Amino acid sequence: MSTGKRLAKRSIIGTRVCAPGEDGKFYSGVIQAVKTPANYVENNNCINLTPNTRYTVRFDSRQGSLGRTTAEFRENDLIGPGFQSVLGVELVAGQKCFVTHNGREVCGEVCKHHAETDEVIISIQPFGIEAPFEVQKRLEEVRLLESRKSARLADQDTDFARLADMAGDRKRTASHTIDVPAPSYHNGSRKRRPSSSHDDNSKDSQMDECSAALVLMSLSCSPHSPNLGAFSYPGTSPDSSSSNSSSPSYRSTPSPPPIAFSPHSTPLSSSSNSDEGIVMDYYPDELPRKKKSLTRIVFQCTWPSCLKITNTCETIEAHVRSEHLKDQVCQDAEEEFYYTEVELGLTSPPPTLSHQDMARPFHEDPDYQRLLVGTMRQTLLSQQQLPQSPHKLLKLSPRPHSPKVPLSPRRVRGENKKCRKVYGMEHKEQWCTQCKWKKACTRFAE
DNA sequence: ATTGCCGGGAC
DNA sequence: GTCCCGGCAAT
Repeated sequence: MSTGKRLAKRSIIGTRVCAPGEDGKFYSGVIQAVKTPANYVENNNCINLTPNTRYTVRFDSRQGSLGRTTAEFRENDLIGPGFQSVLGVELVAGQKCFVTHNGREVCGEVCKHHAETDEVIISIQPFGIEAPFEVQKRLEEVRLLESRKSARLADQDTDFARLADMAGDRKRTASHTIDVPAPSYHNGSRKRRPSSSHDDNSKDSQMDECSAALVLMSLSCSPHSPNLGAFSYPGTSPDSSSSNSSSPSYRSTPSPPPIAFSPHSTPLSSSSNSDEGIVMDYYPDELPRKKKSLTRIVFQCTWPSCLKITNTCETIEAHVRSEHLKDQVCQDAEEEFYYTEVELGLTSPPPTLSHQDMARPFHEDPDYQRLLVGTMRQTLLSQQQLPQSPHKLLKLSPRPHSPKVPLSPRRVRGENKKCRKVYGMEHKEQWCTQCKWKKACTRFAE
């Protein structure tokens, strides 16, 4: 035990993992203690990852763990960030798991895992609907840990409370997932000498339990992060400007259905088969530039193949609720996840595909998205002072002909998952080539 | 301080 | 073309 000893800076206590139960299924829990063999006690490097390290896992009681509430495991037994990935295991029938289905995370049970192909048949029991259905997913799409919930639900989640509480006086926790490069990479180095600034000590990182948990949550699944649905601005609705916004400016949502962000009935052949949403990067300095444009915000339903547009968010919420969510048990105002704000001023044709990223649909063009967000935001910011005049709607065109606008300045730091985060340094071999080369990640690319 | 990744060099 | 990495920008 680590009694009295200073905990390694990158202690993993508090990390959520899955550990095998006696029935072969994995159950989720939290690392409660780490026991390091004597000769590793003076472990001042970052992690206690030795083959002999034992991890005490406290199972989430609710998920049942065959009577045990805690048990000890070796590193190799555990699945989770910093430990094994699902890729190495064979899931047994009945294994509880999480997958992204229709853009949102759902909980299911493994029916069959075809080890040869690593395809997994998962039975999903939709909440409030009787018949479970089965989906086939690839093993790497299957998660044993729940990734995240709507912010609203997350608030009620006791896991965090537990994390924090268990950490007690320990201030550091960790997340393996964010491990910083181990200084092992110059073994077969091709060229350049390692810079002297490459100091091992620079590896220390600290996180408190909450951030660690947040990171964990956002890492494992997050469909591509802040999608349009996740953007919500205070007082967005013209007629609710006085209601002083209870909505946070950023909300991590369960992924909404593939966003059909088509300001115009654009062909949106569902951007991809993955759970990737639209990335909203933008340039803050575009705000002043476009400050004067007059546009108007409407609210568009993002339910697949529904293009309903309304003027107020109340209306669109009502629409979503009554039209799309009526069959579902949705106590938590999920309709918010199914609409997005659209700036009518953008209804002119999308930017041309004449350059850059020819491969991707225009609506995934980061530049275009930047514009969307930039203009959405600035509009919202200025909405109070500006009259809404439909006559000027077309003033703003996505690609002003001014050649001054840098079309592709340095790529905005992506908010997506990154191989480094997802696989960690331990599994660098699983990184996409680009990540290995310190290039822009392509696996979780926008 | 850390991370993402561009730009450019070495092969 | 692949691979690597210094160094900058964003966080």
